[in-house]
Amino acid sequence: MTAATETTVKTVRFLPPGAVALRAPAAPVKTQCSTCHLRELCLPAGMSEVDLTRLDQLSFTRRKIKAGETLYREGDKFTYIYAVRSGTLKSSLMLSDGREQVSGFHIAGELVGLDGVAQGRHASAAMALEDSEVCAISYAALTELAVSTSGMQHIVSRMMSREILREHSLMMLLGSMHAEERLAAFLLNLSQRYAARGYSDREFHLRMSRAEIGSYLGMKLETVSRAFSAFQQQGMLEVDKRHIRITDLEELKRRFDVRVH
Amino acid sequence: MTAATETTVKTVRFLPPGAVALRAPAAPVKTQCSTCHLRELCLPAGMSEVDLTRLDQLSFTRRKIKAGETLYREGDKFTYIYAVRSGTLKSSLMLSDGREQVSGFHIAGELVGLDGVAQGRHASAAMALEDSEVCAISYAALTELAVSTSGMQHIVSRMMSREILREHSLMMLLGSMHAEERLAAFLLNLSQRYAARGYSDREFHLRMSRAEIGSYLGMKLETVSRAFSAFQQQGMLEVDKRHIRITDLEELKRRFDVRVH
DNA sequence: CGAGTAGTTGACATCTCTCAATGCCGGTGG
DNA sequence: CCACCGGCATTGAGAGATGTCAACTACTCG
Repeated sequence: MTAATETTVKTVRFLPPGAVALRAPAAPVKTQCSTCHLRELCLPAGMSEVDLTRLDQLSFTRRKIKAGETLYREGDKFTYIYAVRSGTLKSSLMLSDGREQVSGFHIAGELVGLDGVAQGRHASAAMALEDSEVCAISYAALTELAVSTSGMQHIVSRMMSREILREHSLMMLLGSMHAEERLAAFLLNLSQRYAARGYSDREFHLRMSRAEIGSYLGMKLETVSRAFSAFQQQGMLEVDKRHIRITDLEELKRRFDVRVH
Repeated sequence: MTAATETTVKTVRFLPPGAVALRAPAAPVKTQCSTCHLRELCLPAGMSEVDLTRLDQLSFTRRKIKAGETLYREGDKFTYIYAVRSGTLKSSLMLSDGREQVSGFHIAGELVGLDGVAQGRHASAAMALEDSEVCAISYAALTELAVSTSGMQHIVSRMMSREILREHSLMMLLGSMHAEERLAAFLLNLSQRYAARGYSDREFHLRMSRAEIGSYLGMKLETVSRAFSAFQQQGMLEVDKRHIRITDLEELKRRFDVRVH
């Protein structure tokens, strides 16, 4: 994880506009939740054994997406929600004048695409930041299963509510935090999610550019860069491009948490 | 609507800390969706006639809340979602150091409290900005009904997805818009919601203070005030404290929508 | 080796915040 | 009844934070 390389990212991500839109071909591999190593984190998190076996009635199509390819775009018909198996995705919203707001970064075990439920169309776009793999979960099949399986109807709503909570914290961040607090919050959040997956919480490789971080945090890339440098100077971080080592996690937490002003 | 008075608001809203926490007494009035004048906008929006009658199996407890009282606070056990019948609520999040982020203003026909589903506790607080009335909808009863009623299981998830969309636009706003754009977006959004309820889209009375608007939009109350003044000088608005008249709605839309930068 | 991209840093511009003063309004108490 | 007080809103001046623009480095790709 830590030493991951990003070999072909650049060339793939910045093809001419038309080319980028290509869908990844659906790889017809079928997958079940009960045997998945991500089951503790993903859709089935917190489900009973019984429900988990019921969930296996659905078998998910796996799909590989290369770095820079999109899973869906705003306005696309909503059919699937996606669970990230490996890699990193970003989802983003577009303003009519072209301004982009990154609304989330998603790693293994996280769900993407829930915003499509309301209107049957996706309101955001999802793109792979590195070569990635997802499970495509038919939303129709999922809700149908939820009807026949008491105790499971909560799954869908609970995961949506989690999404609401996630967005809450982003709103908090965007609405009432300063640049350095935002970056600290971002890093701590990542750190925690990596830790939950068995990776180091102090050392990781960012999959996104400074501009993407900035878009997510509501600030310009230069400000992101300066905040990284400031943390480094304050001895909390060692930064080498996208390689991050948190040398004083406690201080970072402290600074993020309180900050009365 | 337009000429509404706010007689006792102030004295009620700023009681000593302890007193504010009082719950509104539950008024044991029962209500059904099928006969509600808000059914086009509220929970049953888009439901079939058949499902609507099924929904009447649930009868909702109405509850009056006075201005300044809270419906729930962060950490409270999640039992109900609430549909606003009349009045205005705000929901807000708190940072550990006391900073508040208003996450939404809710008027008739809108739902409040969905963030509680994920963890069984409310992550935000909801407070009445004026004397208001809500329907308390048992979430357990609602999901139970959804199980037995095919075609209805979507209702809950769809309303949650709508909440996700709502938060998306707030994120967009907070993350990538300037102060005046934010205020314009806010006013246009309000205008549209009032219009959907049969009120004027050009003239209305704000129920919230400048500070609350500012907290919602991620800016200070002075900046809100200045933005109002700027719009007024530019001939788009007439502002008298909380009374707003949009004199050039088209210009306001134009300015908000494009703004290439 | 040249071109293009990502990241860092500096100088300066601009926007928003902070602090302070003022006016207005309604409620309260003398 | 009226003076006063507190909360809300507006406005100005100056401070501080972030954005903008530009230069430079490092790296990768062709």
